[in-house]
Amino acid sequence: MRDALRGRILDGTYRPGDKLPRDADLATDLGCARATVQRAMQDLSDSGLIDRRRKGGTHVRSEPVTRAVLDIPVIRHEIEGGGARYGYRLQARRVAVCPPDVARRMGLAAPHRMLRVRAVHLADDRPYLAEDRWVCPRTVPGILTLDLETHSANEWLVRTTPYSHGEVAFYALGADAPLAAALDCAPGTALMAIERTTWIGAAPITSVVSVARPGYRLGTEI
Amino acid sequence: MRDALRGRILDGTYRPGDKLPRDADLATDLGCARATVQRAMQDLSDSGLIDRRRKGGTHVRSEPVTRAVLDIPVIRHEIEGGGARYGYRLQARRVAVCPPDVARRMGLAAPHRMLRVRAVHLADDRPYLAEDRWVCPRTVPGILTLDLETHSANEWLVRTTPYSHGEVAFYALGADAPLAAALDCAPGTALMAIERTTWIGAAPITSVVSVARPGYRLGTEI
DNA sequence: AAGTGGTCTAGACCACTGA
DNA sequence: CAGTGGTCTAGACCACTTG
Repeated sequence: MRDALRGRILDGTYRPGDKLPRDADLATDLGCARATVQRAMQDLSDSGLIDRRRKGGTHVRSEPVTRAVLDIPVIRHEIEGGGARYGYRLQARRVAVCPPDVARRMGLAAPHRMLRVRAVHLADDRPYLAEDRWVCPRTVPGILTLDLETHSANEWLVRTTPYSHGEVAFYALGADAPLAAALDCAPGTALMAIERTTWIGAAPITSVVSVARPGYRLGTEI
Repeated sequence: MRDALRGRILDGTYRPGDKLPRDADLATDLGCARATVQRAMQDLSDSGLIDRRRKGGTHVRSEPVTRAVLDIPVIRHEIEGGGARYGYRLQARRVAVCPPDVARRMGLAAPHRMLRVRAVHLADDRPYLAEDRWVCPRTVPGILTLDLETHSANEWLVRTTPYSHGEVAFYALGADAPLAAALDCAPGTALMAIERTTWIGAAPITSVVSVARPGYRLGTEI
């Protein structure tokens, strides 16, 4: 039923920009309940094919987008899932005032004392991902007493600190000297960076830039 | 109601790995209808927080993932949405047998004659994105007679050729000489590449590698 | 084979928002 | 303020999958 509706849009019955009948009418046409149409429409809306607005009605998107859902697993699981042995090396841990760009990412008006953690995740003893993380101890006091030699901040946070929302960005980055050393590659090598910042309510939790080893790909089906 | 349920999982009532009561019981507990629980659970499942299996029940994911939904707009809209003037330059168009890696991406057993199109998209006359595209004329014959000087293959395809599924991948890439020339940057500059392949049913439509200008970021909220 | 989630119906009310 | 989508209920049946 839902698939029938989806087909009706994809097969060209309705064209980009077209307005669709209201749910109730579509339900009558198709001989099904309104809730069914509603659910089908919700799906299509989630996939980015249509736009729905109360009172405005439902329209086929005239500017279609490719919507990709990316799963970014906990790094240990990604490495072990690839059949490699996971390792972790703490490189630096210190409390410091964060630079302005980190404060901006976190939505703070002014720089702030935070815990900075730099670490490298290893797959079969070879560098896989270098992370440079700032954690806000005002939001997550427990991080200050955690033994970061043995516990990855990454995993401790996901296990203990739920977040309400966050931002993710992907970009390419040329390896500078410290990154090249951490990832065991030539300076200037093109690397993929994932930047993530999370909050619980209005309180920032952490902001991290993770840089993957050369050749890393992030992929999914659409 | 849905939010109440979501809260119940996020607030630590249920822990990673825990099994949740069946929908019907939760509905009784919360004093709501089973359909409501079902919808809430569906949401949580979509966000990657829980795993649901018929007969197996519902579990809080023990290996949480960060699930990011990325919208990749049609490039012209992205450029115009940024307030810049859109431009397009065709660089090459020829029919040729595709290399083995392109055939592999498309799921073809053997290389195949296809149309190759290389083009650059411009924002305010400056290079924004370079695309190297292979189109399968067996699936999309119309592409052979299209005037690619004036029409971007990108837009023509999204307007005329629906796809049933596809694959997308992101990775970093150092600029080789032709790319550096196309994007007006130094050779070796780290660039972000988006590789996309689409099919209609079992028939491959197109496979494209798009490389964005230096500094390009792809971001979203989670 | 039984237990669980997935989908559907028919009906109601609510919430947002565009004319 | 009226029209549309969003959410909810109470009940039914189906489909998958695991023990």
